[in-house]
Amino acid sequence: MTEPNHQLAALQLAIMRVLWERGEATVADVREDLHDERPLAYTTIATMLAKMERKGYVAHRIEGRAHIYRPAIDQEKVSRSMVTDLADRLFAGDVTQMVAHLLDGCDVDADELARLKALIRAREKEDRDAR
Amino acid sequence: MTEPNHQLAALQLAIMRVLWERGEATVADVREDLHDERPLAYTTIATMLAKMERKGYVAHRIEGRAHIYRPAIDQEKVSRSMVTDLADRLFAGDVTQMVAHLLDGCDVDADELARLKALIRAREKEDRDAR
DNA sequence: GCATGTCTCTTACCTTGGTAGTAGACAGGA
DNA sequence: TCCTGTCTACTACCAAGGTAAGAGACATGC
Repeated sequence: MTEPNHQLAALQLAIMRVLWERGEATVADVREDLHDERPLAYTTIATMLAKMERKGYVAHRIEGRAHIYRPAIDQEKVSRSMVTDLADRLFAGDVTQMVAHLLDGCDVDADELARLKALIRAREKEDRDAR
Repeated sequence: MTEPNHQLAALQLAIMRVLWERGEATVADVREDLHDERPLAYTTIATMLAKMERKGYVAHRIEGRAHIYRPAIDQEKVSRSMVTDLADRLFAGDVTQMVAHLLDGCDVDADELARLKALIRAREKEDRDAR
């Protein structure tokens, strides 16, 4: 069960986020969505998408003259592999330490904390049932 | 309070880990420690350390002919900025989602879960006291 | 005194991410 | 018909990470 270990760089991830969210998008769509956080030339996005297609991250179909891109990798899988990879590299897989840093570095409100507790309880229950 | 945002790449992190663990190390030391996971030429490590020194990640003193390197950045700070940066890029800062993936991707035993709960409770208490 | 091994220094090279210009195809309006 | 705007394709370029060979300094054992 060795999933491919996808490590996407910053811009690539940003582009993937747009695709994941929209399902499908043209170059112009992606560009528009990224424009506020990262204003880039049209061709920059196009080039990047082409590179990403070569690596199997995205795929496209053609409609008229336009290429319509869609994600070819699963958001869940990418997230998981990036997160666990970082946990490995940074804390030798020690999840507690990783969470500690998360709580420390981000602003987490009471609401978030409640949700986290629920998450852990759910996991505990799952483990109990599984055994 | 804008800490510098350190983003270390794979090899650089591996080298830093050795330095953080040993406190000080020569090129040969680092090479030896990394050898199993990543067998590299002596000069590769040396070059990398030089590059990292230019960026302020490490520093060295000289003993005889040998350079003895030590970390010049704090492990805590690096961990924090890398973790929160990933959370931002991947989940737009949504810590809950990030933790969910951690729990999902790694094997977490009951012991870990207990520690996580303790962590969250501590954080809640901290928040209550602070307000 | 010389060979050997150990260091650093300098230089080079490749790959990937990121950014973008230019050219060429082509649809639609004036 | 021609202009204008919108697309893709191709090419280029820079920075950084990563990898390493080659040269030269220098102890040290024989």
